[in-house]
Amino acid sequence: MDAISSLMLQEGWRKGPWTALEDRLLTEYVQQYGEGSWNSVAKLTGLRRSGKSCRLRWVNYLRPDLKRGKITPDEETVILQLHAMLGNRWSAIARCLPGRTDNEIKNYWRTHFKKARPSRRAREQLLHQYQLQQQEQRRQYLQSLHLLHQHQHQQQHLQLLQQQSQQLMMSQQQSPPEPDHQAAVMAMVSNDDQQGSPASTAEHCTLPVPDDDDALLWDSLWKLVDGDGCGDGSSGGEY
DNA sequence: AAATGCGACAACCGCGTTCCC
DNA sequence: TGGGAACGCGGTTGTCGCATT
Repeated sequence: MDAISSLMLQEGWRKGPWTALEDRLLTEYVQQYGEGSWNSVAKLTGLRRSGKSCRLRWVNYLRPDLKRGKITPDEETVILQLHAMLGNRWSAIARCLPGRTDNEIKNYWRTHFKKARPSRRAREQLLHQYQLQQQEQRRQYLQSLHLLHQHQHQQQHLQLLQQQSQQLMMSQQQSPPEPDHQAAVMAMVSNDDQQGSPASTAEHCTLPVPDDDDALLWDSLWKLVDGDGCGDGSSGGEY
């Protein structure tokens, strides 16, 4: 125990499991002042807990958006895939599983998978599975880009036709087509442009979406997998 | 029924990073 | 720009409940 911790205990700071009253005080504090400034919780609520402890309790247990209950098979698959890719970057993994905390995922991993380390073949399969997913994502993205270009091309063609008909009508002393329609179509295109981007559908997830340059990254990953199996497993430390 | 083992999860600790003065 | 405070992260430990012996 360090000097600060022992000093805090001497001054009556609590440690260990949280009581219902402490939870209520902390929840009320966050409702009133928002998240952050954890060190001021004790001053403002009378709670005898360190800011660090308060933050942890809120983030891992009291936050209203937390998902309760068991990890689902789908979530387990995501955890396995991301861990195969990212290693023990629990917070990064947690960001891709809304409602789950890094602590929860870390505990789950250690309980379920730490001892039974997946075989090298299994890990290769997981990586391969993820790679296929990314390829499919990229294919869909390129397809949507292609469709968008087609759409824009059609719009240009339409505009050209409209211009030509307009010129024709002007030459014939007639009124031009309604500009509202044209504006509406253009608005649709620009709207599609914003909504159609795959990147916008995964804002909460900070995983990199592979691009052409990611071949290098994957090369490195495969090398890691290959290199991993040559030793006795003692290099990892985690397992 | 008591002792023991073990899984699950909450909480703590140390350290690195970021922020602010 | 340097230093301290605050924050965030990953590793570790503690505790509880259930199953097994």
